[in-house]
Amino acid sequence: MSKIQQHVPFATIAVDLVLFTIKDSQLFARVMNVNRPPFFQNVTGFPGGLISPSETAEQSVARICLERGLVDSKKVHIEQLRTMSELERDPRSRVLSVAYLGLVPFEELSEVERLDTPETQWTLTKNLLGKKLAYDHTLILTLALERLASRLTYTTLAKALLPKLFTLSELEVVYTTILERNLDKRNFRKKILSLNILKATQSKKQTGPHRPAQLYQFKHKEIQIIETI
Amino acid sequence: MSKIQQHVPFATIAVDLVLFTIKDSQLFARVMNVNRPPFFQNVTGFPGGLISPSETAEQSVARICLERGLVDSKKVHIEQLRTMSELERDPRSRVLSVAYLGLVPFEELSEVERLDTPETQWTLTKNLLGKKLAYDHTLILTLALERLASRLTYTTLAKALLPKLFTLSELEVVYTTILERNLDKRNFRKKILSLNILKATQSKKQTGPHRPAQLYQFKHKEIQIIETI
DNA sequence: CCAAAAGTGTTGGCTCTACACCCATGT
DNA sequence: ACATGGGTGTAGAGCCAACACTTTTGG
Repeated sequence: MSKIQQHVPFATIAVDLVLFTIKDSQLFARVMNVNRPPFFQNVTGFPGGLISPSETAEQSVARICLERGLVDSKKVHIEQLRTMSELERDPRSRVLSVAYLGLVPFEELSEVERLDTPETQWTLTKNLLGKKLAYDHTLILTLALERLASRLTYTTLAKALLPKLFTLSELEVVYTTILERNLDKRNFRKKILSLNILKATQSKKQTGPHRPAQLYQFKHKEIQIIETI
Repeated sequence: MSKIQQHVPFATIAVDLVLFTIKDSQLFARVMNVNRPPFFQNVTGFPGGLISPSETAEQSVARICLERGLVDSKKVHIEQLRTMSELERDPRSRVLSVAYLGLVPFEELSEVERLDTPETQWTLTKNLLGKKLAYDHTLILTLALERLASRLTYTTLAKALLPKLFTLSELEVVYTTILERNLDKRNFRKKILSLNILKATQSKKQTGPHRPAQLYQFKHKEIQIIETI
């Protein structure tokens, strides 16, 4: 309770996090149950919370990832989306929220982090779009999806959704899943390799009754601007 | 003084505005003198202020434009840049700031709005880059310039820096000024016209001892996504 | 030997770039 | 008549999209 008290002076600023991952060629987001009667009763929403006076907005997102048991924040790539400041976005009181886009490779999640619990679940993004969400979270989701698709085409953002080593087919799945269109396999490989952002490794990945795939990694640790998919 | 009191409950959230215009093929920003001893004594910074509890961040920017006598906010195109939340960005107390990018056509400014006063001036952007600015305004300026150049290449953002009717040469100046490189006149015209976003008007513009130029306007009122300059 | 995904080249069309001169006007 | 910016076309290079078969492996 003393922790909550500590937050009160800053009660007007929150963060919200749209955390995406890709599993089985489908885009999932981590959602929570929001229970704030009388306005929101068991409604779906994104994880979030108040910024404390002693942390930046980015640190606040990291803390919330930890406190809610969502995911170890070191695994997550986070970027700011937009600050939402509509007067009535929270019907109880005036709350501004800095919305964040988060990406995590499903392969790097621990057993626990992959699990759905009564409080929080991995949900198919397309199922969220048809649903009423808490606060202005439908708008935030739309912004997140637009930003994700857009940044994917001119940065190496795909890195944040893949394990350290990955095959070109896995990389292609990231693109086809998010851009929602099929890409020509040969053209995709030529294009990606010509960008000179990947390094072939010694290892191969054997996943079924077929030829094993070459494993690659990104040359640079940071996400870079490229031209262009 | 009662107005300031009214702001206190929201003292932790401010807005800052980087307002650009183009004049004589050069990019200018509207700056103010910041006087907050002991930390900032007569330092240059961007206009800003606290968000009031009864307004959105966007409305706050519009109000500040008005109150500071910067510009009639109806003429300005405004987009959110990023929310700055570093703990020490304001050395006096914890202040988060939602930074905005604003664009206004110099031609549409009134006489008064064009004027420099002791409080506020139009300053060449390149002169600001070498200078120490208040708060984290150097970072905000860098973000604003990056965003401006980037959005110029895939949207019709140039519209926000031009009068309703303009010549293709004037449009080209917007691009060359912001992108800081020369464009081939013939290729530029072919490209722009092929995008089918402009409408030739009946009017011409006569500006000197040479052939008058055709005046164009944008077909759509809103700024759109295009592919690509 | 069958099923399944990995891996690989070529061609035609389109787009982009580079480049130089005539036009309409005011002085 | 001259100085000034407005306005226009073409050719070569490079890039992109469309397309199908062989390879390697496990079962």
